[in-house]
Amino acid sequence: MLATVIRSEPDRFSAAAHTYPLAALDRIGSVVTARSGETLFHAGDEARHYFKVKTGTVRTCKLLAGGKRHIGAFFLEGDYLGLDADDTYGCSAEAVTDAELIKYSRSAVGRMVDQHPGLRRRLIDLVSAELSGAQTQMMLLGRKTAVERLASFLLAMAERQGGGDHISLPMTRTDIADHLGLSTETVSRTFTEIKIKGFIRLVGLDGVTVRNRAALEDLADAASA
Amino acid sequence: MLATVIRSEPDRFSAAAHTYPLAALDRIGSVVTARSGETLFHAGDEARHYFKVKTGTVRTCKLLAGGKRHIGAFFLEGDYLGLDADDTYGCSAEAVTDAELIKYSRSAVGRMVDQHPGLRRRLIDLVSAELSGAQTQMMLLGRKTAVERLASFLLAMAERQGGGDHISLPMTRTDIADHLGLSTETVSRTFTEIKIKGFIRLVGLDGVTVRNRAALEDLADAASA
DNA sequence: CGGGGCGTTGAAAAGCGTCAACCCTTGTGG
DNA sequence: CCACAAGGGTTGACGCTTTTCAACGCCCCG
Repeated sequence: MLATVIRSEPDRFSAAAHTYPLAALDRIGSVVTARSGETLFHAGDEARHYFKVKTGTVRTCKLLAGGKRHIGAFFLEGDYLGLDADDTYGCSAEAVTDAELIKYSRSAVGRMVDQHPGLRRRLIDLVSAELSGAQTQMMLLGRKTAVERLASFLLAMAERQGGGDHISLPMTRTDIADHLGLSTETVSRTFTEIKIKGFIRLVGLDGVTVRNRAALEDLADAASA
Repeated sequence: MLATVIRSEPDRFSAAAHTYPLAALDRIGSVVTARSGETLFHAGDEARHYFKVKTGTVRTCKLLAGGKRHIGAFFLEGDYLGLDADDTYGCSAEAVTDAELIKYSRSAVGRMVDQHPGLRRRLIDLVSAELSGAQTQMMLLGRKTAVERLASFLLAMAERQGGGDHISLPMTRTDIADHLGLSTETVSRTFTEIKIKGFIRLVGLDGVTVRNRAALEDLADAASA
């Protein structure tokens, strides 16, 4: 729902004749690996590649003069990144965990897309979907309270991880804070608050179990007013 | 800089051989008009068209359950909208002023793009640029203070209106507030604050003159910390 | 002349950030 | 095997920015 959810094959079912499987791109891709914390590319670097996450988690971030950081999105298995960028990347990309990615040369993708109109559509859909996610995230950042933000985030992560009740959160509280426009302390307090209400259970360091999805959805959709 | 600035011809100079003028699309477009406040399309409507603003100003907005509103972007002359949207529009679009737009059928654009690879690149650039703007706006919403937000907004508007010192603001304070994630009162107070510092002058209801651009840029880039 | 929308200003309240202390886990080296 | 340090997470107290509620002024238009 929230945030830049770009799956590798967003529509197993709508793959009509006019489309062309994105997986076909893999032929022109090569695998790269990154250790946790490593930078894949910096904001401002010349944008020569697209990437797809094969395993692990990646974040894109921007820095402000005052040292403040914002994480635009987290990229999980199957998500594409580097789609923004005219000629240079707009955000840095860093591995949240050890990760494997598939790297595609932009020029090769361009040539391939020219040959396969269906692929063009898929690529545009991919960017459009990411834009749509960015708009949802803007709404979250501009108008939601801390509880609403965290509830939205958890539901989105649950959705992206298959829709089950168990959520894995490979990123730190600080990462979550920088993604939701909050401080780590507020993120932590808000986790506790939702936990005390009985809506979630914290499992170890990076696990969350949803115990009352409906209640969480109410929180996410802004009960204020 | 900030926010979804999509010009009709973003690169008069880089129009190399591999590109194809976006203006060529106008052949397949038809003109529509909208009165101030009128809705062009609703969030969730089936997305059948792209639009380009010919005259006037348009806003895209999303609503939250609590009645809270967020304006994703303002579209000025030459800007394209409707680029997000898989099959349905993600945001509603409303005329801020009386406006004329050019409406392009998405399917016709698709066919035309298939015939002209250069046009494909331009279209992808357009969406990528909007995505890049959205990321800048997320940074603003997540991490900037009221003064930083308004200064960033004014500078971006100045840039989009030719880079001169006079800015026209056709939208209301409430619109600006909903775009910057603030209340109208805070927007108003912040205008006053910047005005008292001598960085801008308010001209009538919808005009602003920049009197000290460097100072405004310092404010925008987060002097905090 | 009156009403309504928009903008500004003030005072009080709330939400969140900041500073600080503390806990827990992990990994390292004696 | 244990001690210790470092990083991440939680919690508390306090303060600041922004919101909220309210009143008022302005301008346009009926």
